[in-house]
Amino acid sequence: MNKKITLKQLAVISNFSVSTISKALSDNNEISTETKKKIKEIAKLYNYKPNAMARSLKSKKTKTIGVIIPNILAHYFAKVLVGIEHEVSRRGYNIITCISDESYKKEVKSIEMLASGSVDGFLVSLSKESQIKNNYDHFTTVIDDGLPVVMFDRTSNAVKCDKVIINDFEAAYNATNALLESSCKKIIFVSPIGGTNVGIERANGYRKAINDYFKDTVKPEVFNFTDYTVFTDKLDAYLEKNRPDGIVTSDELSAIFAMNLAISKGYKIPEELAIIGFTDGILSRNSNPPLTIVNQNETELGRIAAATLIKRIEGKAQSEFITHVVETAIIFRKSSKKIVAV
Amino acid sequence: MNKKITLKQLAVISNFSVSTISKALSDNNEISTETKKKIKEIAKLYNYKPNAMARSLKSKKTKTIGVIIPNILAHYFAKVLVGIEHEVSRRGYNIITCISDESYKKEVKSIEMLASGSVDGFLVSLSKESQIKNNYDHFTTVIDDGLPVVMFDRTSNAVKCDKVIINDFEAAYNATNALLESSCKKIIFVSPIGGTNVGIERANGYRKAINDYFKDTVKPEVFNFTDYTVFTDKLDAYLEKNRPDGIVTSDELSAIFAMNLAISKGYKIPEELAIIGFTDGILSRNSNPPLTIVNQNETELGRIAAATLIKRIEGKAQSEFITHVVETAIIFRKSSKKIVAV
DNA sequence: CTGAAAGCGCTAACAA
DNA sequence: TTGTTAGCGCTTTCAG
Repeated sequence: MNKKITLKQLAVISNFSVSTISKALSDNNEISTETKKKIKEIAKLYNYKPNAMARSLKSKKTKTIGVIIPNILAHYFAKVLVGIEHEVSRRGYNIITCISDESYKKEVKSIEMLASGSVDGFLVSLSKESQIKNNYDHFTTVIDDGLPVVMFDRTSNAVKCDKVIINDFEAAYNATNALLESSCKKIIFVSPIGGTNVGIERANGYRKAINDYFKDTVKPEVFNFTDYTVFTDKLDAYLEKNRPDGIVTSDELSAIFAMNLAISKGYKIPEELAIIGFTDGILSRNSNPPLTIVNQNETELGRIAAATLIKRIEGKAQSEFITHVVETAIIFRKSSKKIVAV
Repeated sequence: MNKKITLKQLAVISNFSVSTISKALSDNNEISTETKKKIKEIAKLYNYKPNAMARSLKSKKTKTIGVIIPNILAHYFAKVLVGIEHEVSRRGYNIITCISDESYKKEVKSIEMLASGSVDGFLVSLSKESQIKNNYDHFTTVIDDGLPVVMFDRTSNAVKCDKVIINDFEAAYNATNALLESSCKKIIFVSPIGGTNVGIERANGYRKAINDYFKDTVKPEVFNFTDYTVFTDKLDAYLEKNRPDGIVTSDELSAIFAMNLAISKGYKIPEELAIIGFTDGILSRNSNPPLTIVNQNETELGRIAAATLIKRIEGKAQSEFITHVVETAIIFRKSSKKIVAV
């Protein structure tokens, strides 16, 4: 056990003072080239690494970022995390990751835990529960304390901060339209995230598309759910009684669920039932048939969110908060039909 | 911007000394109940939160753990991470997550970055490149520095530390056997992690099962690959020329790939080709047909790894290193046939 | 060009 | 029971 060496010990060894060594190692030009060289050699020899905590205490910068996401098992968040991690580590930062599990309480606990000097700022996507409770005091508190927050995906207007999102309304509108243009006549919307701003916006985009297309003669049908078993039963019953020919979902997994259920009930995909979901994940690329989806550029979004936060942390951001809207695009695969030229 | 309040400021406000306040807040019984109450009230009023960095500097404990994983997009690691996160946050710790992207260099960089006082220990699953290079000096260095390491899944005998693994050999042996017992006669093994100890062990388990069953009259066939496009071509050609009736894979994704490819080539699953993979992830449960897999209890494994590390950090572990072997079990689904009673 | 000393916010041994 | 003081490891004035 080769305990870490400190500046002080290096001082004894080298016969220089602590401050000289500190300066030498940070290439301060108060120090002669000669001495610098000597000191650097000794430092290398003893494998000196400045203690991160001491440095943080002094500088009030931790070079670490708190990331709070609802659920790492959803491929969407995993991909965003990859983008965040890349950008952050490129810039010499680290991330402390907390999973809120969609719980308000865990979210608050994580924030509080990290807000007392552990991180320089936060990257967060709101938990479902927080959005339903509509309580974001924990965020305004840390922002007041001087810790910047950047929200992505699930955001709230109640919190004044930078945001990185997609245009959920438009994306869902376009997704629905894609099915309409491939001559679907009876399209339903399915969502496990009804309580979130994202879910609400996407549902509205779907509604608008239906209303625009059918001039309000057809009623949009939105299925919100939280429990997959309940959802399966409900959708099963629906498919039994009705013959929808299109499903738009607000995420990836429920699209796969819906598709598998429909297949098991004998629906031909996409001829009798076309499906489009959100997130270009591992599921949609490998389902059978592969799923048509709205690509949200998750990794890019993560990267932008991280860059935005770091800019803010380092004081290089403009004073007004910005909302960055990431482009989306539909990736057509076999779960939907060709679009019919009008 | 309501800058954080410090003990010193609290001292001025309350007319107590810094140390009295510190003791009072930590319920030290040197302090009278009366004073404690007063101080706690003031602290609450001003929303005092002790600075984590200062505390760490003093105590030499950061209450954070460095987690280094090869790839968060593999469902396996995401599930392990969930287990780690749960256990760790239950115990008042945080995790700094680094993704090595299977790169030796990134792994080394992450370790070095965190080893200088940022974390109390490491939880790691080795990158493919490190295993191929067979270079683990970065780990022995930090261990020598007094930072405990717990390795999970991808481990190495060259590093003396606690480990949490499954019995890869046995699990693959059993998986192969399951296909044999369902009367498969020509089983191949497919693996994208050939370079890792895990991949090697699993391949060996497969080989042993084949050799045992056929008394060495049938040659095991192992397909290692790194690139999915190359793999697809290779497997495609193979399926064209040969008629395997069983595939064992060392992971989840390649099983899905293989299955989809086989289906597209007209194979009936499982009648003509049975498939079994590793990891009970989102893919295998939602594929069509659902995939028979070896459940590795990923989340439990993560939990155990975290608990083991924390025990070691807090000095509550026995001096010898332990290797915890997590149970596995085959979950039978539609990609494999019923086992025929002998 | 080099070093002494203060101080980041906290804890804890020692004094009072 | 409370306060004084030293010190964790580092950076950074300010003196020399």
